[in-house]
Amino acid sequence: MAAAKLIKDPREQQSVRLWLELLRCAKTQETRLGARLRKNYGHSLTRFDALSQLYRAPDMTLPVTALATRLLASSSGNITGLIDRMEADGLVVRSPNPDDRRSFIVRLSKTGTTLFEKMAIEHGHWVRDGFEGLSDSELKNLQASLIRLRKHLEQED
Amino acid sequence: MAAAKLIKDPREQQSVRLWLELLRCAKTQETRLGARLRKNYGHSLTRFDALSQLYRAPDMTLPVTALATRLLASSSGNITGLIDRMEADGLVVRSPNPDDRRSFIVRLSKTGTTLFEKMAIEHGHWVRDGFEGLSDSELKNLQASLIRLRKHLEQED
DNA sequence: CACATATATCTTACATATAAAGTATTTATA
DNA sequence: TATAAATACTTTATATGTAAGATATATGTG
Repeated sequence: MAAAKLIKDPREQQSVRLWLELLRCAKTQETRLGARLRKNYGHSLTRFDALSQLYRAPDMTLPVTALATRLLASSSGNITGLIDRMEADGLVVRSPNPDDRRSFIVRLSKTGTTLFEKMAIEHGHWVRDGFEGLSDSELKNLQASLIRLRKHLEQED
Repeated sequence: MAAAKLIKDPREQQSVRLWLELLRCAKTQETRLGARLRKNYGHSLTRFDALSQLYRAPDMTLPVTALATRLLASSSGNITGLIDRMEADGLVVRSPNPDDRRSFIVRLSKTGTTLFEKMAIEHGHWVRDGFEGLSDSELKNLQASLIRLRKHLEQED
């Protein structure tokens, strides 16, 4: 037998249902985009996100910690390996920070830049297609709610 | 120098911004919930999701493949190890399926059930608190949009 | 300057995700 | 029935995520 409902408060039930829906949307979209990036370019969504953060940074460079923060990585442990592998593939270059000998600066290489520009255009189409079912105004409302949600979540900790 | 914008179409720009916002909300919430579950119970969000799927299933059992599908795992490869570790911790039991000798059935143990019931109540509070900034009607609108989005994403493949 | 503390990164260990291939069994079809 | 195809699960290899601890350097305070 399936068990009885554990949560009684309606607001809480509604919140959990909403969170599961949000998570499912995000996971489905991540899987979809990740599979296409991998198939068409041989790189993961994580790498695409890293390239994207570097591409929009001043001089296309970021210190390792800044990159980790922007990728929402809760520890920098995984970033080391990610940069290692991307560097081995020629996408980024790591160089010592002249202002702080503890620190390294990651820079997008020419190869990485060219690759990202190609990937980003196709990625944009895929994302747009994913939202096809929603009207312009619905997109705007959805985004406004999500911005408020994110701000609340970020200030919570 | 940071580079120029790669995407020209306004609808596409809006879609990408929305997707990044959605992803950031989901990741922030996942990190937050995962850290609390780990700290308070020593188990991952993935395990909690697995317990949750089993808890609501008939007889608290699911074939391995059904569990994988419900966890949105695109391959069943990771599920094998997940079940192995959960079984080693006494949370679930794996038994052969009498109707199909290829198949195994995963059942929530008594220990797993008791643990899940405790975790789920606290998890519910955490989720509710995360949405505190939004009104009841905003929750409903948000959920309605996400349901439509998910259905479109799921039929896309 | 001496010292405690904070910061940036790396290392290690382990859990989880994805893809691809392998094995056993079942189902469909000639 | 014989055989091909599909299915359920596992195995392997690799990438990524998280936590904890190690190392080197920087910063603040006396």
